[in-house]
Amino acid sequence: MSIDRKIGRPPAGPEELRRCGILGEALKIFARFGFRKASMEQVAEAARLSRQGLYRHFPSKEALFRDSVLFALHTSLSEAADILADRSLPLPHRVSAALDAWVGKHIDAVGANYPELVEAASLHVEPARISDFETRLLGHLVSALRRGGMATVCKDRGVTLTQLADTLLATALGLRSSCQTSDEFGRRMAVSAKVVLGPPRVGG
Amino acid sequence: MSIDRKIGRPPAGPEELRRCGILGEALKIFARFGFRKASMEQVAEAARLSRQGLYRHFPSKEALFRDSVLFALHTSLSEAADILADRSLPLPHRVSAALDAWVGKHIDAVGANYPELVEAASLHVEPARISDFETRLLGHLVSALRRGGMATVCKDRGVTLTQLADTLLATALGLRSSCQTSDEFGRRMAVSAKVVLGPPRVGG
DNA sequence: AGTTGACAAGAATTGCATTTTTTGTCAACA
DNA sequence: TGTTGACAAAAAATGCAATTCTTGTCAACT
Repeated sequence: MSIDRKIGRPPAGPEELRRCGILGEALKIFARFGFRKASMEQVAEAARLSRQGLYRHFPSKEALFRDSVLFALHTSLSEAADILADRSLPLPHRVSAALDAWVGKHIDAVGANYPELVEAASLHVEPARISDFETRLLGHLVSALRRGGMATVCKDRGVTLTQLADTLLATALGLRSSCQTSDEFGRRMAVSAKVVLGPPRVGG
Repeated sequence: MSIDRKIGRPPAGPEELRRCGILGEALKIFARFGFRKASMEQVAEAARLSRQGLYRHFPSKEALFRDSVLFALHTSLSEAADILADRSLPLPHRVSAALDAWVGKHIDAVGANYPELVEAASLHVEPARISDFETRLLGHLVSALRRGGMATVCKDRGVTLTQLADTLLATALGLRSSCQTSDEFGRRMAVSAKVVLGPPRVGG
């Protein structure tokens, strides 16, 4: 649950919690105003800090943004992975909830800033690090689908588990662009998961 | 194959063909440069016409754009409908080819102008007319799925044919946003169709 | 670890004037 | 149906100066 050392930091201590608190606030500000229009002042205020205090934690706006994006990816991935691993829920529920955590949850906060944020992210965050998160999400998806008995279904349909996971992710991306709210996304994603995976089966 | 009277014009004559020729050229120009940066001069040149000659066919740039969009929607819908109706092909092939006609084919030409064009379309074309085309596409999709024997599959999965069609369309939208070329879209859409519909069956 | 105040350099915004391009409509003509 | 040439009005692009905002970094202090 604590920030990975994958991101390159020591095990969680009190300063680490503070850092994450700041990143969470930064994320809200960046989501609401976009990268350019968000100011260090706004982030500092939201994190109950002076602007100069914020610079004690992050050396520049770019670094703050980069770490915010990685934090968001990490958080969403963790949440999605946890959901996918929870075998007490039927598979289609897990899949739609996981994709909701991965894309749906951000729709409301990000709104129209989405293009600018994607642009800024691809500009200020090493693309390989972003695609690494996507790869890992697909890995968790594939594992859950396999454990959920989808291997036989895939065999019936003549496709691989990876192709099934790719399709589910593509569907989620499509729904994001055609849904106005996170709520609408959640409902439609649940339907699409059932369409692709079949009805919820107990122990599935 | 000729332009419908749905769009509000008399049966196809020579002038109608000329009109469609112009609309086809206009479409290419709008796709390549976007609505604002495309000029009547450019369209006229592409259609081998003087600018003033172009105004004999379309009273304004806005009208030209509107009719171009409707023409594109009409053409794509006709093509998709024709493909979906061709029972000599297996259902998944028909579905992926139809969605390719509906969204994939435009990826290369439109490229980065997509947001501006969508904006302009929603601004200059009555939204109801656009969504009407989408509704009709979904109708054709549902019909093809039903005739292809997907009703029993849907019953197995506990979903409706409409939900299946919605999901396929959402997947196509998702692939468009994550594919760089029409070609890549076509390949991945074919895979996703197999994922959702199962393997091609003869007579399916 | 944090505060405040101050500061230079850079970025973004604003306002305004200028120039160029484009639109839409003429008339004269084939 | 089409052409050309011409035209006013609107729109878009360009340039520039003034100004305001923001970043990043001080030092001094708690």
